[in-house]
Amino acid sequence: MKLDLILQNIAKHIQLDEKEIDYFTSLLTQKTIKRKGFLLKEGEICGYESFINSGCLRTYSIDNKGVEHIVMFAVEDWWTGDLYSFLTQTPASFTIDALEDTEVLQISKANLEKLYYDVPGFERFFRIMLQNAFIAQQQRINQTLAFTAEERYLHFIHKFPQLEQRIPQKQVAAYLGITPEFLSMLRKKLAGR
Amino acid sequence: MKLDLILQNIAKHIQLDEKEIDYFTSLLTQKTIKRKGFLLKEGEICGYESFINSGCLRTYSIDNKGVEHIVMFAVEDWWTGDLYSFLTQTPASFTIDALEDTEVLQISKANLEKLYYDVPGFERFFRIMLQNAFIAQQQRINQTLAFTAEERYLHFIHKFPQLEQRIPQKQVAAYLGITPEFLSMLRKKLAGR
DNA sequence: GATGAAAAATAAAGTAGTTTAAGAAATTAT
DNA sequence: ATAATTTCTTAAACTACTTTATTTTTCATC
Repeated sequence: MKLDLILQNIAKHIQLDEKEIDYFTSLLTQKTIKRKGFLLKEGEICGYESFINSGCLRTYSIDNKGVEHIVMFAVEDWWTGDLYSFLTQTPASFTIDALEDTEVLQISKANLEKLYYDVPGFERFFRIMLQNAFIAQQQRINQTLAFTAEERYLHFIHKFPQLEQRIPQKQVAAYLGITPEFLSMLRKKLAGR
Repeated sequence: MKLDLILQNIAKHIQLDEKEIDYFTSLLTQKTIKRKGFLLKEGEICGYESFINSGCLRTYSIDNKGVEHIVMFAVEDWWTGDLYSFLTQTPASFTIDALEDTEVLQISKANLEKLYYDVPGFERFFRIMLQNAFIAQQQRINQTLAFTAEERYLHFIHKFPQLEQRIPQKQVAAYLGITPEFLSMLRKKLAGR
């Protein structure tokens, strides 16, 4: 099991002794998702929060016209899952699938609750993870309200320079909230400068 | 100091003894903001997270044309603040002001850190608060991506039925990401049904 | 209760982004 | 390598929403 990334990330925020690390590790299960494979489908109950070792996942909804809308990307060193479905054990409203072959470490709800109880430091760790996620989302909401599609695209490639090379452009469009056709047009316009 | 609301909210998630409640209380300061008064201005450093006892605050940005974009409303029983500015002690990118006379209880960064240290149960409380906030924001992001302005407006009045009566329509428009003129048009269209 | 200021309504003209459709390019599978 | 599928590009017609300007209504304050 490849634990380096997640343990490094944890070590940035809380201090654990070897026993606690081993205990945490014992609560995780590993999963591999092939490209285009699913981590979670809308309507299913989200059994796990997943930490990403490698690859790229996207969380999205599908509207009544069949169009996909990407709420978030998750890449190495980050976590994902339908948190509402996970916490309430109700059907998920988002689907999560893989844009690349992806390897995750998962923790179930029961095990996460045990972990909070047995190693309270993890309350702190997840509190900090959630703070970061909250801030990132708040900035994203502001982006969608205050900026044009062109500005949002420029901000995207600036903020996630590596990601644009790794995923199809239509996924970037689905994240920006525009059509692939319009993104193509924007790129053409921006290239001629 | 009116503590009912916040203490009730805390009691839903963690158990505190009287001593801990008193200690928590001792770390809070009360503040009253008149309607149109400011809790925080863009560029200032956010010194406090605020729990709302009564009233209504809005967190917004102002674009280069002077247009306001509302990232969130905060009403009774909720909290607000520019979390990024608060955590990093760097200039805020959002402004927070009052749409009604508002009463808040505030905690400073130093006191919150003390609180986490002295009463670890608060790690859990804030973790849960952040989970709820994260979920609400994720749903909001999905709304703005997947729905038209009309659908978003209908969802808004359904989800916050009381709020529409309390605040000017132009603030609802700034939250939905449309102009007040277009919201007015939508309302006229919807009324004639 | 009058007065001034802010908010809401209306309408016409304009634009950012969508839709549709068809072909070219790139990627994946055989 | 070739075929099949998916992705990207281009362009014209279209629409959801904006902009600008004017009028009416509501609200706060003296």
